[in-house]
Amino acid sequence: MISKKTKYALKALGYLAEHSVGDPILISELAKEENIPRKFLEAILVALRKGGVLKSKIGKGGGYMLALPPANITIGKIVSILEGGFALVECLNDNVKGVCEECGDPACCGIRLVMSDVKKAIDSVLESTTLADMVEKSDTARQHKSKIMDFSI
Amino acid sequence: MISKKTKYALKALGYLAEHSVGDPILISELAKEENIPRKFLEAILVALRKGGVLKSKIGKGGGYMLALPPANITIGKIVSILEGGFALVECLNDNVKGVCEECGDPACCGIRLVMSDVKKAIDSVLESTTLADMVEKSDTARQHKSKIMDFSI
DNA sequence: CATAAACCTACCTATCCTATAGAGATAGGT
DNA sequence: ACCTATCTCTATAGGATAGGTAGGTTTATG
Repeated sequence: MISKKTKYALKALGYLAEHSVGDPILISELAKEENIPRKFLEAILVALRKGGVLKSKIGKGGGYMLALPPANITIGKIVSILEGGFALVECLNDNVKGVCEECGDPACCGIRLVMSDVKKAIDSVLESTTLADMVEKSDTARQHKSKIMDFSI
Repeated sequence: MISKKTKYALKALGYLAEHSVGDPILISELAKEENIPRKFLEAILVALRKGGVLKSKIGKGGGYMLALPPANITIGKIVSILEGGFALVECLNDNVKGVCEECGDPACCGIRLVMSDVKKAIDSVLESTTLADMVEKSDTARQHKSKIMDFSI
Protein backbone atom coordinates (compact mmCIF):
# COMPACT_ATOMS: atom_id res chain seq x y z
CA MET A 1 0.00 0.00 0.00
CA ILE A 2 1.50 3.33 -0.98
CA SER A 3 1.55 6.04 1.67
CA LYS A 4 -0.22 9.35 1.61
CA LYS A 5 3.17 10.90 1.06
CA THR A 6 3.51 9.12 -2.26
CA LYS A 7 -0.01 10.00 -3.31
CA TYR A 8 0.60 13.64 -2.51
CA ALA A 9 3.82 13.46 -4.49
CA LEU A 10 2.04 12.03 -7.51
CA LYS A 11 -0.66 14.66 -7.32
CA ALA A 12 1.82 17.48 -6.98
CA LEU A 13 3.94 16.17 -9.83
CA GLY A 14 0.85 15.74 -11.95
CA TYR A 15 -0.05 19.33 -11.35
CA LEU A 16 3.45 20.44 -12.26
CA ALA A 17 3.40 18.34 -15.40
CA GLU A 18 0.20 19.98 -16.50
CA HIS A 19 0.83 23.58 -15.48
CA SER A 20 4.52 24.18 -15.56
CA VAL A 21 5.57 26.12 -18.63
CA GLY A 22 9.09 26.65 -17.48
CA ASP A 23 8.53 28.99 -14.61
CA PRO A 24 8.45 27.85 -11.03
CA ILE A 25 5.27 27.04 -9.16
CA LEU A 26 4.81 27.90 -5.52
CA ILE A 27 4.52 25.30 -2.78
CA SER A 28 1.47 27.16 -1.57
CA GLU A 29 -0.17 26.97 -4.99
CA LEU A 30 0.46 23.24 -5.18
CA ALA A 31 -0.81 22.76 -1.64
CA LYS A 32 -3.96 24.73 -2.30
CA GLU A 33 -4.81 23.34 -5.70
CA GLU A 34 -4.18 19.72 -4.83
CA ASN A 35 -5.44 19.92 -1.27
CA ILE A 36 -2.23 18.90 0.45
CA PRO A 37 -1.15 20.13 3.89
CA ARG A 38 1.36 22.85 3.13
CA LYS A 39 4.13 21.88 5.53
CA PHE A 40 3.83 18.21 4.78
CA LEU A 41 4.11 18.93 1.09
CA GLU A 42 7.26 20.90 1.74
CA ALA A 43 9.02 17.79 3.04
CA ILE A 44 7.79 15.75 0.11
CA LEU A 45 9.07 18.24 -2.42
CA VAL A 46 12.47 18.29 -0.75
CA ALA A 47 12.66 14.51 -1.07
CA LEU A 48 11.72 14.72 -4.73
CA ARG A 49 14.33 17.38 -5.31
CA LYS A 50 17.00 15.30 -3.65
CA GLY A 51 15.78 12.40 -5.75
CA GLY A 52 16.46 14.38 -8.88
CA VAL A 53 12.88 14.72 -10.03
CA LEU A 54 12.39 18.35 -9.10
CA LYS A 55 14.36 21.54 -9.31
CA SER A 56 13.76 24.50 -7.06
CA LYS A 57 14.38 28.17 -7.21
CA ILE A 58 14.90 29.92 -3.91
CA GLY A 59 13.85 33.43 -3.01
CA LYS A 60 11.28 35.80 -4.38
CA GLY A 61 9.80 34.53 -7.62
CA GLY A 62 10.99 31.06 -6.70
CA GLY A 63 9.18 27.77 -6.60
CA TYR A 64 9.38 24.27 -7.96
CA MET A 65 9.80 22.90 -11.48
CA LEU A 66 10.19 19.44 -12.91
CA ALA A 67 13.83 18.57 -13.44
CA LEU A 68 12.96 16.43 -16.45
CA PRO A 69 10.19 16.24 -19.02
CA PRO A 70 7.17 14.32 -17.67
CA ALA A 71 7.76 11.57 -20.21
CA ASN A 72 11.14 10.89 -18.64
CA ILE A 73 9.91 10.57 -15.09
CA THR A 74 8.68 7.09 -14.30
CA ILE A 75 6.13 6.39 -11.62
CA GLY A 76 8.58 3.81 -10.35
CA LYS A 77 11.17 6.48 -9.74
CA ILE A 78 8.71 8.53 -7.73
CA VAL A 79 7.48 5.60 -5.67
CA SER A 80 11.04 4.53 -5.13
CA ILE A 81 12.07 7.93 -3.78
CA LEU A 82 9.22 8.12 -1.30
CA GLU A 83 8.75 4.53 -0.31
CA GLY A 84 12.34 3.42 -0.68
CA GLY A 85 11.61 0.86 -3.33
CA PHE A 86 8.49 -1.10 -4.04
CA ALA A 87 9.37 -4.68 -3.27
CA LEU A 88 7.03 -6.70 -1.11
CA VAL A 89 9.87 -7.91 1.08
CA GLU A 90 12.84 -5.94 2.38
CA CYS A 91 15.47 -8.24 1.03
CA LEU A 92 14.44 -7.46 -2.53
CA ASN A 93 14.76 -3.71 -2.30
CA ASP A 94 17.61 -1.88 -3.92
CA ASN A 95 18.92 -0.35 -0.74
CA VAL A 96 19.49 -3.87 0.49
CA LYS A 97 20.83 -3.64 4.00
CA GLY A 98 21.19 -7.37 4.36
CA VAL A 99 18.83 -10.29 4.34
CA CYS A 100 15.41 -10.80 5.85
CA GLU A 101 15.80 -12.42 9.23
CA GLU A 102 13.04 -14.75 8.16
CA CYS A 103 14.57 -16.39 5.14
CA GLY A 104 17.51 -18.31 6.48
CA ASP A 105 19.03 -18.80 3.08
CA PRO A 106 17.85 -16.09 0.67
CA ALA A 107 18.67 -18.24 -2.32
CA CYS A 108 16.22 -20.94 -1.27
CA CYS A 109 13.56 -18.95 0.56
CA GLY A 110 10.27 -19.73 -1.12
CA ILE A 111 8.73 -16.47 -0.04
CA ARG A 112 11.59 -14.54 -1.53
CA LEU A 113 11.38 -16.47 -4.77
CA VAL A 114 7.68 -15.80 -5.15
CA MET A 115 7.96 -12.17 -4.15
CA SER A 116 10.76 -11.74 -6.62
CA ASP A 117 8.33 -12.68 -9.38
CA VAL A 118 5.82 -10.20 -8.00
CA LYS A 119 8.44 -7.50 -7.89
CA LYS A 120 9.26 -8.11 -11.52
CA ALA A 121 5.61 -7.73 -12.41
CA ILE A 122 5.31 -4.51 -10.45
CA ASP A 123 8.54 -3.16 -11.91
CA SER A 124 7.45 -3.81 -15.44
CA VAL A 125 4.44 -1.58 -14.93
CA LEU A 126 5.93 1.12 -12.75
CA GLU A 127 9.10 1.47 -14.78
CA SER A 128 7.27 1.70 -18.05
CA THR A 129 4.65 4.18 -16.91
CA THR A 130 5.65 7.82 -16.80
CA LEU A 131 4.23 10.92 -15.27
CA ALA A 132 3.13 11.92 -18.76
CA ASP A 133 1.25 8.64 -19.11
CA MET A 134 -0.48 9.18 -15.81
CA VAL A 135 -1.63 12.66 -16.74
CA GLU A 136 -2.77 11.44 -20.12
CA LYS A 137 -4.72 8.54 -18.66
CA SER A 138 -6.47 10.93 -16.37
CA ASP A 139 -7.27 13.38 -19.15
CA THR A 140 -8.56 10.67 -21.44
CA ALA A 141 -10.80 9.33 -18.69
CA ARG A 142 -12.11 12.80 -17.99
CA GLN A 143 -12.84 13.52 -21.64
CA HIS A 144 -14.48 10.18 -22.08
CA LYS A 145 -16.65 10.88 -19.12
CA SER A 146 -17.68 14.34 -20.24
CA LYS A 147 -18.54 12.93 -23.66
CA ILE A 148 -20.88 10.48 -22.00
CA MET A 149 -22.33 13.30 -19.97
CA ASP A 150 -22.98 15.38 -23.10
CA PHE A 151 -24.58 12.44 -24.70
CA SER A 152 -26.93 11.85 -21.81
CA ILE A 153 -28.09 15.47 -21.73
CA MET B 1 5.55 -4.47 1.72
CA ILE B 2 4.07 -7.57 3.25
CA SER B 3 4.00 -7.76 7.03
CA LYS B 4 5.78 -10.21 9.26
CA LYS B 5 2.39 -11.73 9.88
CA THR B 6 2.08 -12.70 6.25
CA LYS B 7 5.61 -14.04 6.11
CA TYR B 8 4.99 -16.15 9.19
CA ALA B 9 1.79 -17.40 7.60
CA LEU B 10 3.59 -18.40 4.43
CA LYS B 11 6.29 -20.18 6.40
CA ALA B 12 3.80 -22.03 8.55
CA LEU B 13 1.72 -23.02 5.55
CA GLY B 14 4.82 -24.13 3.73
CA TYR B 15 5.70 -26.36 6.63
CA LEU B 16 2.21 -27.80 6.70
CA ALA B 17 2.30 -28.39 2.96
CA GLU B 18 5.51 -30.35 3.32
CA HIS B 19 4.87 -32.27 6.52
CA SER B 20 1.18 -32.79 6.83
CA VAL B 21 0.18 -36.31 5.90
CA GLY B 22 -3.37 -35.95 7.09
CA ASP B 23 -2.85 -35.70 10.78
CA PRO B 24 -2.82 -32.42 12.63
CA ILE B 25 0.34 -30.53 13.48
CA LEU B 26 0.75 -28.63 16.72
CA ILE B 27 1.03 -24.87 16.93
CA SER B 28 4.05 -25.39 19.13
CA GLU B 29 5.71 -27.58 16.52
CA LEU B 30 5.10 -24.99 13.82
CA ALA B 31 6.35 -22.23 16.08
CA LYS B 32 9.49 -24.10 16.99
CA GLU B 33 10.38 -25.39 13.54
CA GLU B 34 9.76 -22.16 11.71
CA ASN B 35 11.00 -19.86 14.45
CA ILE B 36 7.79 -17.95 14.97
CA PRO B 37 6.67 -16.50 18.32
CA ARG B 38 4.16 -19.00 19.61
CA LYS B 39 1.35 -16.67 20.65
CA PHE B 40 1.68 -14.51 17.61
CA LEU B 41 1.43 -17.55 15.40
CA GLU B 42 -1.76 -18.55 17.19
CA ALA B 43 -3.50 -15.42 16.00
CA ILE B 44 -2.24 -15.94 12.47
CA LEU B 45 -3.50 -19.50 12.32
CA VAL B 46 -6.91 -18.41 13.54
CA ALA B 47 -7.09 -15.88 10.72
CA LEU B 48 -6.10 -18.52 8.20
CA ARG B 49 -8.71 -20.89 9.56
CA LYS B 50 -11.40 -18.25 9.31
CA GLY B 51 -10.16 -17.54 5.82
CA GLY B 52 -10.80 -21.15 4.89
CA VAL B 53 -7.21 -22.15 4.31
CA LEU B 54 -6.74 -24.17 7.48
CA LYS B 55 -8.74 -26.67 9.47
CA SER B 56 -8.17 -27.27 13.17
CA LYS B 57 -8.82 -30.08 15.56
CA ILE B 58 -9.38 -29.06 19.16
CA GLY B 59 -8.36 -30.98 22.22
CA LYS B 60 -5.82 -33.66 22.88
CA GLY B 61 -4.29 -34.96 19.70
CA GLY B 62 -5.46 -31.83 17.94
CA GLY B 63 -3.61 -29.33 15.79
CA TYR B 64 -3.77 -27.72 12.39
CA MET B 65 -4.14 -29.10 8.89
CA LEU B 66 -4.50 -27.55 5.47
CA ALA B 67 -8.13 -27.29 4.46
CA LEU B 68 -7.23 -27.78 0.80
CA PRO B 69 -4.44 -29.37 -1.19
CA PRO B 70 -1.43 -27.03 -1.48
CA ALA B 71 -1.98 -26.74 -5.22
CA ASN B 72 -5.38 -25.22 -4.57
CA ILE B 73 -4.20 -22.54 -2.18
CA THR B 74 -2.96 -19.45 -3.97
CA ILE B 75 -0.44 -17.09 -2.46
CA GLY B 76 -2.90 -14.36 -3.33
CA LYS B 77 -5.48 -15.91 -1.07
CA ILE B 78 -3.06 -16.01 1.83
CA VAL B 79 -1.85 -12.46 1.35
CA SER B 80 -5.42 -11.34 0.98
CA ILE B 81 -6.46 -12.92 4.28
CA LEU B 82 -3.65 -11.35 6.23
CA GLU B 83 -3.20 -8.03 4.53
CA GLY B 84 -6.76 -7.47 3.49
CA GLY B 85 -6.02 -7.41 -0.21
CA PHE B 86 -2.88 -6.43 -2.05
CA ALA B 87 -3.76 -3.27 -3.87
CA LEU B 88 -1.41 -0.33 -3.63
CA VAL B 89 -4.28 2.05 -2.90
CA GLU B 90 -7.26 1.50 -0.63
CA CYS B 91 -9.87 2.24 -3.23
CA LEU B 92 -8.78 -0.76 -5.29
CA ASN B 93 -9.14 -3.34 -2.59
CA ASP B 94 -11.98 -5.78 -2.57
CA ASN B 95 -13.33 -4.77 0.78
CA VAL B 96 -13.91 -1.35 -0.70
CA LYS B 97 -15.30 0.88 2.01
CA GLY B 98 -15.60 3.85 -0.26
CA VAL B 99 -13.25 6.00 -2.22
CA CYS B 100 -9.84 7.41 -1.42
CA GLU B 101 -10.24 10.90 -0.05
CA GLU B 102 -7.45 11.89 -2.38
CA CYS B 103 -8.95 11.02 -5.73
CA GLY B 104 -11.88 13.33 -6.13
CA ASP B 105 -13.38 11.35 -8.96
CA PRO B 106 -12.20 7.73 -8.87
CA ALA B 107 -12.98 7.28 -12.53
CA CYS B 108 -10.51 9.96 -13.56
CA CYS B 109 -7.89 9.76 -10.84
CA GLY B 110 -4.58 9.21 -12.57
CA ILE B 111 -3.07 7.55 -9.53
CA ARG B 112 -5.92 5.11 -9.35
CA LEU B 113 -5.66 4.32 -13.03
CA VAL B 114 -1.96 3.58 -12.80
CA MET B 115 -2.27 1.60 -9.59
CA SER B 116 -5.05 -0.40 -11.14
CA ASP B 117 -2.59 -1.57 -13.78
CA VAL B 118 -0.12 -2.45 -11.06
CA LYS B 119 -2.74 -4.37 -9.16
CA LYS B 120 -3.54 -6.38 -12.27
CA ALA B 121 0.11 -7.27 -12.62
CA ILE B 122 0.38 -8.31 -8.99
CA ASP B 123 -2.83 -10.28 -9.18
CA SER B 124 -1.72 -12.20 -12.20
CA VAL B 125 1.29 -13.48 -10.30
CA LEU B 126 -0.22 -14.00 -6.87
CA GLU B 127 -3.36 -15.65 -8.15
CA SER B 128 -1.50 -18.03 -10.38
CA THR B 129 1.10 -19.06 -7.82
CA THR B 130 0.09 -21.65 -5.27
CA LEU B 131 1.49 -22.90 -2.02
CA ALA B 132 2.63 -25.99 -3.88
CA ASP B 133 4.52 -23.81 -6.35
CA MET B 134 6.21 -21.96 -3.54
CA VAL B 135 7.36 -25.13 -1.85
CA GLU B 136 8.55 -26.53 -5.14
CA LYS B 137 10.48 -23.40 -6.02
CA SER B 138 12.20 -23.58 -2.70
CA ASP B 139 13.04 -27.27 -3.06
CA THR B 140 14.34 -26.82 -6.56
CA ALA B 141 16.57 -23.97 -5.45
CA ARG B 142 17.86 -26.01 -2.55
CA GLN B 143 18.62 -29.01 -4.72
CA HIS B 144 20.28 -26.86 -7.29
CA LYS B 145 22.42 -25.33 -4.62
CA SER B 146 23.45 -28.63 -3.06
CA LYS B 147 24.37 -29.91 -6.49
CA ILE B 148 26.70 -26.99 -6.93
CA MET B 149 28.11 -27.65 -3.49
CA ASP B 150 28.78 -31.29 -4.33
CA PHE B 151 30.43 -30.23 -7.48
CA SER B 152 32.73 -27.82 -5.70
CA ILE B 153 33.87 -30.41 -3.16
C1' DC C 1 -11.63 -36.73 35.52
C1' DA C 2 -6.95 -35.33 34.03
C1' DT C 3 -4.64 -33.67 30.45
C1' DA C 4 -3.51 -31.73 25.99
C1' DA C 5 -4.60 -29.08 22.85
C1' DA C 6 -6.88 -24.98 20.32
C1' DC C 7 -9.55 -20.64 21.38
C1' DC C 8 -10.52 -15.95 23.00
C1' DT C 9 -10.05 -11.32 25.06
C1' DA C 10 -7.34 -7.96 26.51
C1' DC C 11 -3.23 -5.58 26.80
C1' DC C 12 1.46 -3.45 26.06
C1' DT C 13 5.19 -1.20 23.51
C1' DA C 14 7.91 0.65 19.90
C1' DT C 15 7.90 2.39 15.49
C1' DC C 16 6.20 4.79 11.67
C1' DC C 17 2.93 7.94 9.39
C1' DT C 18 0.96 12.30 9.17
C1' DA C 19 1.20 16.76 10.30
C1' DT C 20 2.85 21.20 12.40
C1' DA C 21 5.96 25.12 14.20
C1' DG C 22 9.39 28.26 13.80
C1' DA C 23 13.76 29.99 12.81
C1' DG C 24 17.28 30.30 8.93
C1' DA C 25 18.99 31.09 4.21
C1' DT C 26 18.48 33.15 -0.34
C1' DA C 27 17.01 35.95 -4.08
C1' DG C 28 14.44 39.98 -6.37
C1' DG C 29 12.83 44.56 -6.58
C1' DT C 30 13.04 49.19 -5.08
C1' DA D 1 20.69 48.69 1.87
C1' DC D 2 16.42 46.93 2.89
C1' DC D 3 12.05 44.64 2.63
C1' DT D 4 9.64 40.83 1.30
C1' DA D 5 8.62 36.48 -0.83
C1' DT D 6 10.35 32.12 -1.12
C1' DC D 7 12.44 27.77 -0.19
C1' DT D 8 15.26 25.09 3.69
C1' DC D 9 16.23 22.94 7.88
C1' DT D 10 15.51 21.01 12.52
C1' DA D 11 12.56 19.65 15.97
C1' DT D 12 8.42 17.98 17.73
C1' DA D 13 3.79 15.84 18.69
C1' DG D 14 -0.31 12.93 18.20
C1' DG D 15 -2.28 8.82 16.43
C1' DA D 16 -2.35 4.57 14.16
C1' DT D 17 -0.47 0.19 13.33
C1' DA D 18 2.61 -3.75 13.77
C1' DG D 19 4.57 -6.95 16.64
C1' DG D 20 4.37 -9.36 20.60
C1' DT D 21 2.66 -11.05 25.37
C1' DA D 22 -0.47 -12.86 29.25
C1' DG D 23 -3.87 -15.50 31.14
C1' DG D 24 -7.89 -17.69 31.34
C1' DT D 25 -11.66 -20.71 28.63
C1' DT D 26 -13.43 -24.30 25.91
C1' DT D 27 -13.20 -28.76 23.74
C1' DA D 28 -11.79 -33.40 22.92
C1' DT D 29 -9.29 -37.77 24.21
C1' DG D 30 -8.17 -41.62 27.11
